[in-house]
Amino acid sequence: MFSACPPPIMSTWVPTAYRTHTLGEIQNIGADLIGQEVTVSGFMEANRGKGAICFVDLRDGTGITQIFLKGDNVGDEALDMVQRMTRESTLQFTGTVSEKRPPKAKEGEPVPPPAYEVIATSVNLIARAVAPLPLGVTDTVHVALDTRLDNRFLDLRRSHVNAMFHLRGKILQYGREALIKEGFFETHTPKIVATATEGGTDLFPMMYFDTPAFLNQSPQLYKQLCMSGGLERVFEIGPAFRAEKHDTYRHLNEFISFDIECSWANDEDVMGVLERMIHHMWKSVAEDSESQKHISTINAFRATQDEEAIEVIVPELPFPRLSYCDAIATIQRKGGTIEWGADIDAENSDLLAEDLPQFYFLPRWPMELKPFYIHHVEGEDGSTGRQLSRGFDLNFGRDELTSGGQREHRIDVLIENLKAMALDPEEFEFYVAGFRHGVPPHAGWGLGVERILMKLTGSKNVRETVLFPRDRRRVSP
RNA sequence: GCCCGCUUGGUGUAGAGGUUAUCAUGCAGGAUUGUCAUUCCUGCGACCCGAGUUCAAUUCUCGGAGUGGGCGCCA
Repeated sequence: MFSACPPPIMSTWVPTAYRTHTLGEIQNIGADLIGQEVTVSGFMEANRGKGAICFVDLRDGTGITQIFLKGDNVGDEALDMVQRMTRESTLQFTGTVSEKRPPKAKEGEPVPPPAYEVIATSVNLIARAVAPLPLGVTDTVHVALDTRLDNRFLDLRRSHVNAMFHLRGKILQYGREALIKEGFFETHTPKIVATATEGGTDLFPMMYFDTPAFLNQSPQLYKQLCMSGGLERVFEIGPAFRAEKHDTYRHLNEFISFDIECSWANDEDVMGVLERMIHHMWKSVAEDSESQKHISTINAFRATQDEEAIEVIVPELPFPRLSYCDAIATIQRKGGTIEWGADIDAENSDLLAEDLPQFYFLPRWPMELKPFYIHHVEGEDGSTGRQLSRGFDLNFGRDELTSGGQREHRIDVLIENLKAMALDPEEFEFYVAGFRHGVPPHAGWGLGVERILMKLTGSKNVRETVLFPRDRRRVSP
């Protein structure tokens, strides 16, 4: 059986109708609770003992505590009920906190730190779990991702999965902290829209009353209108929808996009915002004891699967920058096949990742590979005479995490760009209108939350980092 | 959209044209135990669906469904 304790509790848990203390508290401050009556609730991870006594490993969101039951204390009927109870059943116990008897120490082995248990005086069955479980919460046998996602509610009870989602919350928290500190504030743009963001066909159509509409693929155009509105520094963490029929470890049809838009700034300015934010995320995970405990929990599980431990390497600032032109030259030098003007495919990304296994920027893409709203690089047309842009990507090894850039704020150039990319400015009137009265020069980016989390937690598939992923085949649960 | 794989107890797997279908985990019962990765004993539980080839198909062929991976595209 595999089990790992949740991290130490830093926050204050107020007693509720169903418990006076959390199980984490009993482990953390057990010495102060000895002799005190407590009521605790949780899932029964395991029970031992078929005779006159019984031990229950009870788990809640904060920790695991052993409950000790004796027929003399709880009555034979209750003892029998607990002994016959199925794994993962929901139970409530009232009893007295006591120091656990230490395990028989083997010769030469260090004595473990004191631990605490609850000597039960009464038991309340809240829900019996149906057996067998569709997947074992504490089993070390491998479980296929599809089985896990079909039974996600149980999969989430597994300690390393639980830890992953806590880290997801932490990463978003650290991201918000970093941006707020730099004067950004959180906002929201509509997810139901009338026009394609970038003119593509990869949108989910829907009916908005009697009008055809779409689920938005990106907050891009709306966050730019925020700049026109003088909001200057905004960020948004929200869903984006793409109807592309891809089926890879790094794509979802609904994902969370972490976006910023910043006025009076160019591409290099917002690359700075991005690398400082990521640095803060990684540094915080490395320094926060709760986050570290989550990483340890994940690593403890990985050890049972013969997988290498994940390590949070705080990246140095500034991140490496490899311009598009230099990237092409590097790929060609390494024997890859690519022409200037082509997108960098997965195989060629692997070549770049040989030297840049962690975070690195890829700035200055050819204009023709970037969307209409990206700004040209003035007076610079690249080594081949073709127009460079102020668009950039942020990669982690082979994978793209972010794309961003300085935006085109001049309405005449914007309209030219739309036409050059075979888009009708009329259809983008709601957007173009925002430029008629002047827009500050501005820049921004969009970061894939699932992708960065995949890199932090060593997940092999973005689906692992989403509670209920939406992919080509899965729309339920 | 293209290419390649896979489908065996609840879960994860091994395997072969005729086997008592392997192992782990789990589940049930029992013995022991203030246990703590308990240990020991006994038992339970499976070949995706359809058609074909064959004396015989879970195994081979075809089709379907489901699923995993790679690519394109992207975050």
